[in-house]
Amino acid sequence: MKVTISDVAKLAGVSTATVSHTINHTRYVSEETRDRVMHAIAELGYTPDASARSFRTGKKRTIGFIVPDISNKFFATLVETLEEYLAQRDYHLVIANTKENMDREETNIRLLSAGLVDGLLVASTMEEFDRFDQLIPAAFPVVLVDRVFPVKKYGSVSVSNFQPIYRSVCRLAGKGDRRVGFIGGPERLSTTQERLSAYRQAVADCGLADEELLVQYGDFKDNSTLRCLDALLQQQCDGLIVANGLMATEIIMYLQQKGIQIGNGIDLVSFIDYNSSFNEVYANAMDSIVQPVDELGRAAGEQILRRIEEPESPVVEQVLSSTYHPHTMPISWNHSDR
Amino acid sequence: MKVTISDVAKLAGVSTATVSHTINHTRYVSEETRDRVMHAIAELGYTPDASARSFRTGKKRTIGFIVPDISNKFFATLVETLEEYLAQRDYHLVIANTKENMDREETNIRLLSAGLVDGLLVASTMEEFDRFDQLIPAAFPVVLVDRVFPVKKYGSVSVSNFQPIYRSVCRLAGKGDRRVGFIGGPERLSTTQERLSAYRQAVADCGLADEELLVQYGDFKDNSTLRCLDALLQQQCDGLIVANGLMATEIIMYLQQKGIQIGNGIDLVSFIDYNSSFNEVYANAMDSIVQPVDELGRAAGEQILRRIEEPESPVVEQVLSSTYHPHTMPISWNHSDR
DNA sequence: CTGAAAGCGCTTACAG
DNA sequence: CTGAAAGCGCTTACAG
Repeated sequence: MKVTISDVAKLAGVSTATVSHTINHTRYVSEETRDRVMHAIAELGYTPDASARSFRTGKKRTIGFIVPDISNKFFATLVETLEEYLAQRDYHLVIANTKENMDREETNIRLLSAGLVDGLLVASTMEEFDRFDQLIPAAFPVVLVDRVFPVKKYGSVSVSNFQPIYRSVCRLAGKGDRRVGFIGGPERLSTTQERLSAYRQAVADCGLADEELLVQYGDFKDNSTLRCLDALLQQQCDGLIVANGLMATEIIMYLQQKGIQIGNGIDLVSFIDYNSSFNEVYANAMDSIVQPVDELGRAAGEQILRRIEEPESPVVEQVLSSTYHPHTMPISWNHSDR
Repeated sequence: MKVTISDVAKLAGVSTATVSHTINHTRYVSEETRDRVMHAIAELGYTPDASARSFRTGKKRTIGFIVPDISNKFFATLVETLEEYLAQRDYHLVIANTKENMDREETNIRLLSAGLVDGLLVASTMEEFDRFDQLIPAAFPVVLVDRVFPVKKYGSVSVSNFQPIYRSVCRLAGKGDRRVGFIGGPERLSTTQERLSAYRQAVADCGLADEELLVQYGDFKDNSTLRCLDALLQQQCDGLIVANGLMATEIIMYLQQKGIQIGNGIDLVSFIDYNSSFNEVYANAMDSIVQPVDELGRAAGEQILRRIEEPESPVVEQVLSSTYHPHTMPISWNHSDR
């Protein structure tokens, strides 16, 4: 049957304490004893039981990540960098997909925080802080990722897109556009809110058309992206801010399909998911905003491990910045920039 | 401190056995006793410790998934459907990303099978079966996903693309193409092999140009996709089979960039990732092959749970089929199909 | 330099 | 209808 530490101890003629210590290098063991133990381990093909170990120590070396949509490239990449960061430090990653559904988020937070993971990373789809807050057991390590709450109780790592969006709108204005439309994700998300407020401020500052119908929210479902686009085209937009990487691909395809030329028929500023081939191909036709997903993943990993290993360390609210890539400009207005 | 089952038992004035049984509905408990227990639980805010429970029962209710590349839409979607299937059955999903690296796969299989999960789903990047086989502890539940080995020791769920590819090549031939190029993923993968053999067989049967240079392998790194495409364009291909969803987007973008029109300058047959907007937009210009990712995820979940819950059940090798979507044809050759 | 033994928080025969 | 108690496989003070 299963080989346990006692079997090893017996075969090596030592105590289980000694076996444990030689495996974990946790106290001095004479060379001779160590050899005997190692041989016994090899002979029996012993592997310490991770389950027993984590039960005993209370440490699972596992982090949970509550994601709104794994198949969204942004989150998929986040999962990837996070997994890499954690694996290097001998931590595992459990993921739970909420599909932007609050009830699923609730269930998952409950399940994972009940002794399954040492800490939780959450990109919450919740609207009210209180509902979220109630789910978290006292002193349980939690770090918010990408999406934050107004109340700053938990540590967080997020991305600010204010400056890039503000600037991109100004540039469209400088180029002569008067009606700039905005397409964002679900209105309730902090990310959407911040992006929208940057847009609004720039629109006001630059004296652009400021109409309710120039702002459209997608919900990632059905063909909401196409609906948003059509609504804005009907508004005779000459510029478009696509404030969401998931929708970017679709918008570009639809524009193409409709025979509207990017950078000519309409000016486009769009979030672009890291590593996307769009990046290179459309670099000359549109402005892009790229979020630092890799840094986001690393920072999130770093913060959650710190909360776990040093519970008393201060709660930090970390904000990274996206980078703005104006497209390669025609010589004629090369000067207007910077 | 932590509230345990004993605290609840004490407060309710019953034994821990009774508390355990009322929680798990595992033997009859009188209504009165049950009430007392439930109240005690509520009063103390007790949550059973998942770690202790799984240690005791030996069941973790967790499945591990070894993925070659999470940020690849195909696998991301697979993870998504899998997570959903498992969550419905109260199982969790741990993922490990190997980045197509055999050493990372080895490490991850070792770690996860050492008591962290009840079973393992693997989309292996390994070439030799033996190396893989050695890593799996005796009788440990394993199901291969998407990629299989010639030796049929483990259960598997994979997708056959033979028929769709064969047929698509024939249709290109029927349309008059003579030089059809093939772009696939890494040569060592079983999926690439199968796709290639369908291509080769069709090329031979239809009497198309059969040249080594018409077959190109990408490795998902650097700009290998562009290199493949350029190599094939240099071969004067009039048709192109892109046998990998990841490369499809790039190929389309590059062709567009080069000003080569799909369906006119070159005929394209391409794998398309499920849910991609390409699907709709290019439906009229190219043939597409869509893999049943959702079914794949469900079938994988089903099989691994069966292996865990009924270890003696027969090892099955499940093969799903992709669907072939010929593009909407010009009337002129509406007859040649079927 | 090493061992005997308690104990982490549950579940589950066994007994009544 | 319920309880007393063993035990899952480790780690870790405590003791020598």
